[in-house]
Amino acid sequence: MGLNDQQEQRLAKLRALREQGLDPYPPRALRTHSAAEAVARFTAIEPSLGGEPDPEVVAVVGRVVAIRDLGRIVFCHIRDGSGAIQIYLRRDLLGDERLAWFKRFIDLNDFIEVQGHLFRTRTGEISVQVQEFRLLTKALNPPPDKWRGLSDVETRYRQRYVDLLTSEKVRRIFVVRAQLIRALRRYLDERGFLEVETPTLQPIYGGAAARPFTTYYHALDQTFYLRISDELYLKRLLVGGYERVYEICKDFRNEGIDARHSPEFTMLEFYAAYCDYLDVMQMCEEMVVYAAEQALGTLVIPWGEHTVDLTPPWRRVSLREVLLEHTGIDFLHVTEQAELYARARALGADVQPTTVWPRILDELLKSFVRPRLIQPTFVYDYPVELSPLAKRKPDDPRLVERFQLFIGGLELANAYTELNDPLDQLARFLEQARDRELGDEEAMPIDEDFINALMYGMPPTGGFGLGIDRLVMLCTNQQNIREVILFPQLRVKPEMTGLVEALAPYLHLVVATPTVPTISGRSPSADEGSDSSHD
RNA sequence: GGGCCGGUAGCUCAACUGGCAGAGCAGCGGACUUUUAAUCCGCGGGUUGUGGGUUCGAUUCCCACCCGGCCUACCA
Repeated sequence: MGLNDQQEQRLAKLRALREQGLDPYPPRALRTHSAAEAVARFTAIEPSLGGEPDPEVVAVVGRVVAIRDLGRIVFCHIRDGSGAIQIYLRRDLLGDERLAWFKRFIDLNDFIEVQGHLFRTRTGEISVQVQEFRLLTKALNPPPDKWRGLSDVETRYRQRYVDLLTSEKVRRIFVVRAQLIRALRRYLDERGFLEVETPTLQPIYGGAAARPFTTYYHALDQTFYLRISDELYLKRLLVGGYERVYEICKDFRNEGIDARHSPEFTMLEFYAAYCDYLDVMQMCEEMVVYAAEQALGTLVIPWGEHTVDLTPPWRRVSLREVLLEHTGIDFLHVTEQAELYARARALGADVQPTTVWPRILDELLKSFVRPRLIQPTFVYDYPVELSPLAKRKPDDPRLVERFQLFIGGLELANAYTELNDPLDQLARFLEQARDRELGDEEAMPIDEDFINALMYGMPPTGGFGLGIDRLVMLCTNQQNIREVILFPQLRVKPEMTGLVEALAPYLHLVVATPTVPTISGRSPSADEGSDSSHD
């Protein structure tokens, strides 16, 4: 590939800087105000200034994102984590040489530090009148298109750093994501939940139906699996005596990638002793409402062509009713596989004669019901065959106490009154094992140790799982899950970029020419301490 | 896995029926003392995803492959 002309230009500038005895990557910066703080400061004191500039000198830093060179004056925008601010350089303040140097050596994407007085320009923009400036970091790559930014999806995902540095909208997605997670944690922490960490590498996978990623654990000389769920470990903790636990973690399912599925995704699960699924339903509603309020400041969310309103109370409907409503099928009365198959087929569902009864039902739910559940909807009471870890309803053993939450056509959460009867649990596992032998790769393997744990007694418990990525999708109006994952996986490109070879001739430039001896009175040991106990 | 679409300058995109590979931004040089996508003049920049084939001639047509997107399948 080699270097393009712009990279060559910038490397030539880098060389010139070295020859001038300047460090293009100095270790420290001087900053008295962030961009936003500088603007806020000037706004606050402006009425007392009588049109004069701020008499104090401020120091701001940031990436150069725009340069407008008007000859004897130059306007730039620099951006830091708080936002952007305009800087204003004029020859009669800086001198001929300094301004020329700026124009010659400062490029878009470079980081700089400027000192000067805040003022308001004739066109009304609060700006820094630069008296001193300094290069903080030389950028060797130019930014993408000034207006349209980076639009190639593949590049956006492969080089997310470029996507982020280009797009405020993309940066905001991950801020909202963090705010949502923070709020979920706060909600649970404030209600007595203990945050725990359970194994990512598991000798037996369980807690969900999915194909796992497999790895080899050399120290133990055994095959291990990346967790598809943390459910069975969290329940063991309830056996152990904790009443309320939660974990936010990555789960891994070795399955297809599409707009709503990422093989590596983030899940929140919580378990609360002495609660049932109706208690959990209430908490789920409160928690999601709280998170949205904290992250977005509103409960009314644009979602594609729809508007989702999270204002409680949310609709609650049994699976039987909602299937009846959208397909006309009453699954409590269509109990024969052949009949259900015929009915589903008549509706146009993509099912095979061999598709088992519960999977047909699931297909009906996915194809005919879920896409229509735009406003928050709890669907509850599922057939036992679909839910091997949930407790049966006392008055109808064909059903389990389970609900799913649908918003915006997304399956967002799944919860049960947890099965704590070790014998029933074993019976469910055995059923799964039978399906497994019949070729259902996703059916759960038997986890004997989990049965053993239940034999010690797990209190009546409500459990809950929430797809964090999907909640972020909803709250940021993103229709593809990869838009809310910072570094989504893509197939590695086999071709070499040749960057290593292309940059080799420039490696001598890393030898800095010392100019000013270090006069810092601070010693590294005093500065950095030895608080890191890692290793 | 299947179907459809795409990959051209650093970025965003053109290139008709096969006929000199172009524009805007960015870059480089010049002019300009209040700009906001600044403006104006000039200049450079290409392995057209990769490899084959057809042809006097291929970004364009054909084949294979690579990468990606959408749909579909798979996925409680």
